[in-house]
Amino acid sequence: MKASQFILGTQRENPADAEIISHKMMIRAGLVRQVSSGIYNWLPMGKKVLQKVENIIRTEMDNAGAQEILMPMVQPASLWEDSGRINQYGQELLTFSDRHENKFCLGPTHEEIITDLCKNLLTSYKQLPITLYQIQTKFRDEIRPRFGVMRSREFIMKDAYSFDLDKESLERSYSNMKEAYVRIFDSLGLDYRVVKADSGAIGGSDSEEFHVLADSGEDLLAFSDKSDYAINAELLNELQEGQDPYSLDGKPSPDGKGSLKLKKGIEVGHIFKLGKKYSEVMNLKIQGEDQEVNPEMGCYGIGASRIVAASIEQNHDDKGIIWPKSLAPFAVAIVEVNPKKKDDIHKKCLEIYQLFKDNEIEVLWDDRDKRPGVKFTDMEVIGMPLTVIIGDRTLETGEIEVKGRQDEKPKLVSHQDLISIVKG
RNA sequence: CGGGGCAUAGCGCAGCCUGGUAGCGCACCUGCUUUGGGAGCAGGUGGUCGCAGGUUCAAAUCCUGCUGCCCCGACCA
Repeated sequence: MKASQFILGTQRENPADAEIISHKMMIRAGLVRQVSSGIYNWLPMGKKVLQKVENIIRTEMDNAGAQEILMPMVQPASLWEDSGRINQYGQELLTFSDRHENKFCLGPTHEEIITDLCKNLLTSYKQLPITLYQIQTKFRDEIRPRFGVMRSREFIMKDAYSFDLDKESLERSYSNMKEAYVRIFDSLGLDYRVVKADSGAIGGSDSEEFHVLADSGEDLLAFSDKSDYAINAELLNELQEGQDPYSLDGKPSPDGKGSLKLKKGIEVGHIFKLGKKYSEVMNLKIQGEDQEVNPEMGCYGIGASRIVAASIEQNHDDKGIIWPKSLAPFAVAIVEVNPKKKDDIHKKCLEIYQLFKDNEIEVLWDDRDKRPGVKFTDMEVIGMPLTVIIGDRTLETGEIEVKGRQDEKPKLVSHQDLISIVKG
């Protein structure tokens, strides 16, 4: 892709209404633009990153044997009456009527729809265990949206739902998903933790959250320094009646091993053992060997759009975003420096650009008629992992300047090593 | 929903107190000179001053109402 034809949308100044780093960076790097409170446009650069996140999730879901589907964003309110959640969910559920005065809502989650779907999709225990998932837009009418796409009203989520004949099988499906989650967050290159959590409005017996560690996180997590005990401090607080959660720092761990350490986290994933909560109330029955049973369900969410912001919270400097390799919108940039000095500069760029494309490397060639400094700063705020610099200085030497996002100065590499360096 | 703040060009802001019909920087367009870290000069495009009503000869400016956005709190995958 040539930068002259790409809608970069970078901005020099921080937006006045952004508070946290990731929000500022996402605006300045041209990833998103706000439409309304908690509602965003994703620009080409942001969409590329979002797609990377989605594809990592998709790959691991498929590897784990889950099957991708797509459910509607608009859901009949009657299903929410069936599950009894229409009142429990409250005003966060955005409802409206169609021209026939039928009530609908914008889906904040899909337990009702999937359970309803499975009532006629699943007919025999021989189809179990099964896990279905989707990557889709959710809408939750947050009381106070904030921090850019971090707490938005409309967001992209992967949600998966498992169906099992009995509790033992649910345990296997659940840990299968948990392992997939570990692979996903490893691939995303994030520093994260898994903690025990409150199952909240989704319900069920047991749940665990995946948190990206960051000081700007809205959740407080408690860890034992001697064991792998880890819990959302909210939950701990309930156990130990109304005390300031920060006062727990250094207290003995509830599991009796070591003492508690506190860290802030951004919740990016949440997995639940739902049990029969929805299958019973919505009367989902599957023919078993001898009798009909309500299947044991699990559900598994990952906030795809939130991960983009969380990654930036964790990986940035004062110049801009620092993408892990797996999320970078492009693998490498070519900065063309003062091509008017010599015709060969542009020719060299074209040659290297073609070389990258032939090797299926995602490349952004900054061929804009701009001064070098503008191009360098833009590539930095965008978080380009590598930048190849082509100018008259090194044109004759046969060597090529390559600068890593966090390097002070470019390194000289030989032409034939270029591909392996970018791929490595 | 309670408390606080803001709303003027794509972005960041001044002007408002003390009414006279809108300005600065960046961005954008044209030309020339420049060019290895956000260039200079010259010219130019772009604004229902959030909306509605009121006061006034005259409102971005004063008054009233409304809306939107941001922050703190309660809430939340």
